[in-house]
Amino acid sequence: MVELSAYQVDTVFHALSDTTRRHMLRELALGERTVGQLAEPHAMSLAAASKHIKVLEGAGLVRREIQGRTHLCRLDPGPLATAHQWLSFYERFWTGRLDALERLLKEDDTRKAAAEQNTRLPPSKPGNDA
Amino acid sequence: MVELSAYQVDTVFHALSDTTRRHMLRELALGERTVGQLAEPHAMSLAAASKHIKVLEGAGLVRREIQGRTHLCRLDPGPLATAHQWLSFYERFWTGRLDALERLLKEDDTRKAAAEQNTRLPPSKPGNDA
DNA sequence: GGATAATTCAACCATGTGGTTGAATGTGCG
DNA sequence: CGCACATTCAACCACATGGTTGAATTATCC
Repeated sequence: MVELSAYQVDTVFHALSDTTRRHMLRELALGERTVGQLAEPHAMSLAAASKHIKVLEGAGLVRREIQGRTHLCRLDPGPLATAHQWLSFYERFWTGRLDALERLLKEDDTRKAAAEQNTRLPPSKPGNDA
Repeated sequence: MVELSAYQVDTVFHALSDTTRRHMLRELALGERTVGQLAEPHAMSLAAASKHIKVLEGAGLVRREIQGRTHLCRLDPGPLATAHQWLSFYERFWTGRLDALERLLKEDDTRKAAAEQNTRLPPSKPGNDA
């Protein structure tokens, strides 16, 4: 639940935007894996898989422990929690739950203001991006 | 909560991996906006902003309604819900909640199998990727 | 020490991304 | 009609991405 910068959110979502990397994460959810083990199921060179792992590492999603000549990887769920939390902001939209205040803000204030005078809205109300 | 293909998950997470686009989403959470309104706060050309909006549209996050010469955009939270749900699979990791069965599976089965015989684990147990 | 195993590094390539600019498209307005 | 507005299109550019291959690095085993 650590607060992440916009840049860090970029890297996390980018890391998640690739099937191979998501697959590796699910693998790591089952337990620690070496680079070779993570690479094996994917039809690509070890070097390519290694790069993917580095992307995950760069996003803070994977921690690596070097043990002799093998590198043990394990999942770090922290950034996933942050991403999850980030998405939660929009939960009320898909659940349709808007309380009275929000409905007022949205339909009365915002919509009319935007329509009538092309107003720029109050600078970035909720969760300042990141 | 619609089930998305792996490719669609790719596009949703990719759409979310850019600060400009996340900013636009938050703007759209406040209400409908035209392309020009979405573009305005960002230091880039209209054409560039238009491309960003098209990425969001391609990910299914934005629906566009053409009204005369202006294009009205509104948020479609469906894919966000799916992404949120996707991340929920990992919730137990950051909450630390592992029930007995899972702990058994993880520490006994998986870890030993991997260590002893470099086994490939049961083919992709949870949520088949997408 | 020397072979082999696990992984990375470096160079390279094709393609995608995010931005630019200038012209095109289509709509509204006097 | 003719101009101005909202938006896209097309061509272009710099740089990132995802992949390759072959050599380098480091550790283990005999």
